[in-house]
Amino acid sequence: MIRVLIVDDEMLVRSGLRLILAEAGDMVIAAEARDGAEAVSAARLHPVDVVLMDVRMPGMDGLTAAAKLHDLPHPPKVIMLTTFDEDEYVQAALRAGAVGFLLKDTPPRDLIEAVRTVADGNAMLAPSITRRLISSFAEITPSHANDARARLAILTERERDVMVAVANGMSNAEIARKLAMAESTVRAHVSKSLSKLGMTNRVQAAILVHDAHLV
Amino acid sequence: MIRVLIVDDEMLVRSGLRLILAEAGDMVIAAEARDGAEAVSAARLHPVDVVLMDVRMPGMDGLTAAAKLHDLPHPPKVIMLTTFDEDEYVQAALRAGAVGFLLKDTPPRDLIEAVRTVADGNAMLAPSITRRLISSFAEITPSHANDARARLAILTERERDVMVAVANGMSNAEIARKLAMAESTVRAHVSKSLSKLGMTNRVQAAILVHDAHLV
DNA sequence: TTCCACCCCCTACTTTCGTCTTAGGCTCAG
DNA sequence: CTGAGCCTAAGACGAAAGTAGGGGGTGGAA
Repeated sequence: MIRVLIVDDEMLVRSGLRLILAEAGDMVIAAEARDGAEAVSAARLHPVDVVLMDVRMPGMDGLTAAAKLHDLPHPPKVIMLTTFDEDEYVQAALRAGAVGFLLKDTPPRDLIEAVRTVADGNAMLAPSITRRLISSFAEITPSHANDARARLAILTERERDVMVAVANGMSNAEIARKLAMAESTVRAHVSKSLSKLGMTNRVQAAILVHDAHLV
Repeated sequence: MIRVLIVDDEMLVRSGLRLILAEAGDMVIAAEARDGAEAVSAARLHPVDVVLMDVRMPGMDGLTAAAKLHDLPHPPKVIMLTTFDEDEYVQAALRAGAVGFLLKDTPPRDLIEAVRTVADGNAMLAPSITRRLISSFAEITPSHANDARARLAILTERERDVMVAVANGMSNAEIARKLAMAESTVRAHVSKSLSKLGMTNRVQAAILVHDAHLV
């Protein structure tokens, strides 16, 4: 049985959710709460698997509540509910540890499926929100990571090993110890790498390695 | 009617998809292709709304094909299919313009729904992939930037100027020229900064500055 | 086999870094 | 006024970093 905590300030929404979940058969309402503070204390009292929570509520809002729930010993999976697909809240909610984000007009069947999905350890977002997430993701993860990787590709494997160590802020002596080679060899690799990359010092190379995300 | 293009090198997969989509009623198979190159030329010939495409294929793979499809005059919505949920491909596919990413064991009903969803301009990811995307999103949109900033906050303004220059890969002499101060002063700032930050060399500081977004 | 690229290591040398010490001028709070 | 902190700077010095050139060994390609 999946133990669900319902959190919403409107009684009608709560009873609606209660009805929907009752039809699932494999779920039980562990508790209900009217705002974030109540939700946190309810989750502390009753073991809960999944939390269905409104974003906006009087008192403690859903975002801060999600963050607090995430810090509990056995954090429940949090699905945020919202009326409109408000961009900013999505990102904040995901950072707060939410694993689901649905619109309130989601069909009952999908809602039930979402609860099961997150209970399984996966994530479920409304399609329109997924689209937003993907586009902002594409902006944030630009392909210059690939540029950087392409530039590093001209190095040999050992040279890359050394440069990654350099990018971790290690001295030549430390790198020598870590990679089991003489410091003179490290210097040789660094020097060769720098000239291959057209750089003059190790800081520039370190930055490149970081841009390639090979931290 | 949603016009669908099926792309997979295995005949069995293609016919399976064909059967599933036929049941939907509101879809028509515009064409089929065995690899990325065929897919692109097929999409050029027949107007297509949605492309269902395998990630791995002999010849041109799904990723590069997705990128090419994305550059067409009327780019179709691309849903990538895969057997395993391979992390790297997801990110690459999304950057290539894909708006869907499903596992091949997705139930027929969900597959049909996914096609409708992307045809509507939204995105659809498999729950396990959504989870991955969210966690990497949370990493990429970090509050670590704030950590790094907090650490850099203990530096004075001038010291920060110098460290930002360091993080750009400049030598002390170059920094001196750029900031109009003696090289000995640059060294003084660098040394003071490093000791304040508890670091031993400029590479580590450069990384911190980068983590703080400042360049 | 020969050639070539990579890997490892060395010496020797130059340049750059980083630390330390000292110190003048500045501003601001007490 | 005085001390504290910042910015500036110099000189000196050891420790790294980076360059140049050489010498081996391996293994794959020609």
